[in-house]
Amino acid sequence: MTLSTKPLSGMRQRLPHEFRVEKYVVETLSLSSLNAGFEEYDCPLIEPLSLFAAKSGGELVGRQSYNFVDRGKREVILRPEVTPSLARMIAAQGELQLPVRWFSSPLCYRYERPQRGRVREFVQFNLDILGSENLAAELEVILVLQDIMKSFNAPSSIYRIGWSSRRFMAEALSRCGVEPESAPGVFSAIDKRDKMKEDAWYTFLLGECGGDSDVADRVLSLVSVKSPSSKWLIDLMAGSAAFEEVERFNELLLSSGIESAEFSPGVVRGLDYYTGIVFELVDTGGENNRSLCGGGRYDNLVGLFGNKKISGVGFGLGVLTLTLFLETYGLIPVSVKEASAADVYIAVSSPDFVSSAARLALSLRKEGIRVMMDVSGKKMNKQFSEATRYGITSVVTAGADGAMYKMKNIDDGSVFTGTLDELIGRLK
RNA sequence: GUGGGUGUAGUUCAGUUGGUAGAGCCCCUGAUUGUGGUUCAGGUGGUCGCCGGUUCAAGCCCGGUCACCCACCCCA
Repeated sequence: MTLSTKPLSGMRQRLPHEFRVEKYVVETLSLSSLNAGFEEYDCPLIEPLSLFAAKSGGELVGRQSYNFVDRGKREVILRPEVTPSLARMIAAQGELQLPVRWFSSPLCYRYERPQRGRVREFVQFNLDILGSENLAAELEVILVLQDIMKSFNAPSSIYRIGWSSRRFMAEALSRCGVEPESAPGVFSAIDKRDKMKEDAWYTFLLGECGGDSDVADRVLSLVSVKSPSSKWLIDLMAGSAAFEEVERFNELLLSSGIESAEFSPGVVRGLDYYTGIVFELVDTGGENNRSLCGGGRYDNLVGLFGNKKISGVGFGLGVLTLTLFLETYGLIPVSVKEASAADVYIAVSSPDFVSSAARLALSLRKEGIRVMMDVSGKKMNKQFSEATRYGITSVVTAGADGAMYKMKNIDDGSVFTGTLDELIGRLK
């Protein structure tokens, strides 16, 4: 029987030219994080199933997880996300100077049917601040998010950071007349709004509101609100602490010059553990359907591991969805896509010269010059083709020791002849 | 889990109302050339996803199956 040449469905496999792009994306994310004083951490790939059962959401654990029973009869799971592990790490520290600002780029797993932007094994960049209940923490993570987009040269016209608040929405729906038992249904209806035609959506919403059109109309008004300074909204939310928080956060964003953030009551976010401000980053063009990034405030996650009450705020960002987004808008630099594998290629004209080519390669590499030595043993014209294929523009032909070196520039055809030192000077 | 689409050369794809398989790119060889690229000539390469059915005859029609893609669900 012959083995399949394909990896398991949805599993990650990257050829060098693909991996180069992914690596560029992850490294750019890390740079922005380090720039803002965040530190990198790591945590287990395999976790007890119970870690996610409590707060991540039934769908994620029940139907979309890679879980199994290990040899010790433990129910375990390949992590679908990393925030609960982070919360545990924080809870386990006896003395930790708070707040902490941490980031990570873990591989995560979800048993879903693969499609554009969705695979089963993916890198999800995470950035969190734990131990600060101050709204400045929300502001800070959104600042970093915007800085990330800027570092990829994404103009603010092609993406939008929509934000809202779970606490505020729960209260607002109640004030709109939504019965507590209808609230989850109304929430999910709100979440679907962008995907349905306006009138079909209204009919759907009306159903979730128990057929009460007054209630449905108010919910429609609520999700149509574009700013917390809306007169209608202020009247509705008079005396609400959650709404005051929304107003304050709006002020903070405006006065900090975050032009891409937009108050959007329709933003809900799927994970169950979010409690306060939530936000997501989407492509305004529609080429990339899904949110690139989602995050928010979670008050009760660290508390699961004992009596410490530590609040956190952060976001997860899909490296694959982000990469698709960058490719859609031509934002992957050519230098990344077509990087040369070396600075110079050493062509070997005869087997007699392999050892002198090797000595030359070592001398150049010692100087920090990237050198690719021919190992094909093919004819000289093929060796030049090889160099071209790797994007290398300089080719040195190895000859007898003691002779002068001849180096040809493939771009302009010029030939340079000189001693080893002169060659090094030329290449550095 | 639900719905739609596609499976033909290494790759991207064409293939007419059923009549024994084609192109570009890649690759290989030779020529040309400033040892590369450029240009020219030639060449390798396919159980048409798999199994069955209809037919004198199936890449094409029918049934099944598998794989992949896209959308929904959910989410990064």
